[in-house]
Amino acid sequence: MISFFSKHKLIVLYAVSMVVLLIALQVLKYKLLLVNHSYELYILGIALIFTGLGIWLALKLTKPTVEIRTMVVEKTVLVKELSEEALQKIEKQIQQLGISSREMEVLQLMANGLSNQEIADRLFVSLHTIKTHSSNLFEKLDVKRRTQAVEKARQLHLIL
Amino acid sequence: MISFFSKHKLIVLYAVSMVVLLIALQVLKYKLLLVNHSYELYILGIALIFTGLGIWLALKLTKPTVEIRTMVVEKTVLVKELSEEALQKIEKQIQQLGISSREMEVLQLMANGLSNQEIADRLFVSLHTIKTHSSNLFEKLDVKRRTQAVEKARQLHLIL
DNA sequence: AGAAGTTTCATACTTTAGTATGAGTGCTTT
DNA sequence: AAAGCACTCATACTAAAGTATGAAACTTCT
Repeated sequence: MISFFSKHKLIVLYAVSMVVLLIALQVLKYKLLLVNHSYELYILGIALIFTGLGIWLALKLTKPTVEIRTMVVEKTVLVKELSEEALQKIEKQIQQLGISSREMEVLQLMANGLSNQEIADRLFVSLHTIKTHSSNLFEKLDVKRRTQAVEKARQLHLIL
Repeated sequence: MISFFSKHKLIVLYAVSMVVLLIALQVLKYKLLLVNHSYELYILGIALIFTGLGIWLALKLTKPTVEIRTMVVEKTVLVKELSEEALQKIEKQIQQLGISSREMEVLQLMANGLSNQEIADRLFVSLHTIKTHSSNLFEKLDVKRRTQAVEKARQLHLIL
């Protein structure tokens, strides 16, 4: 419906400009006719001008082709066996985020509901170390709290 | 040479057809001139023909304009479709654990990584209330921390 | 109407989590 | 050898989380 309107508009515009041009050329004709072989030039001029008009018209009238790009957002994909491909994707993502292996360990234990002290005990390091790791982890995951970190990691399929 | 031809094929074609048309019209001119007011019709004919040519030329030469529309498709891959039966089981389990609806709300928001203060703000209650709820919740789930609560709730399929 | 449970709010307190900053060790890359 | 990174530990702090206890307002069920 909208394209119909715009088409009409242009056609009217075209008709008007055509009339104007014809009149203008009609006037010019008498002067040019005095010159030798000017009639051919006159026709040529008309041809060129209306070719130009046609081109302009065509460019205006053509609808842009619509290319639809689909962006697929995967929601919850729980697969029993993780494919090699999927694992590589996860690896790549972890690397992109700059998360180290130790930080991943901490993240996993966090997701299991362990406290920092419990994580420290399990990994045989001090509580301070775990705090450092988790702080760095939060920054890399762009979160503020451990619960957020777990949630985000789950969304990114960093952990299952 | 070949590429030159293929590239400028249309222009050459156009030039040729223009010459042909001009000659043809030149011939026709003398016949039409006999008719009254035919000169104007002649000009009109030229105008229309070359407009058509222009349009054709433009359509052939221009690459179609591409409008890109991005469409977001949410692809939900369900592992198991939650049946009515399964939902009833979950309901039953929640009742057995004695978890109230408000506590479930808090649990869900906890799982989303919100802090107690954020939960309080979202539910329009005080921080104290949320602390009470979460404490009661921990006791019912037999856990000590919110991260454990989330993990356990996930295992029990109380949340997805 | 009274009992029971839910929801709400509060105080006071302890514990855990998280930040900022600095620094030492070991391993790898240049 | 020097630079960079991961891992470790530490101090000193602030911010949340969680506990214990009590209580008021409300709904629901008997």
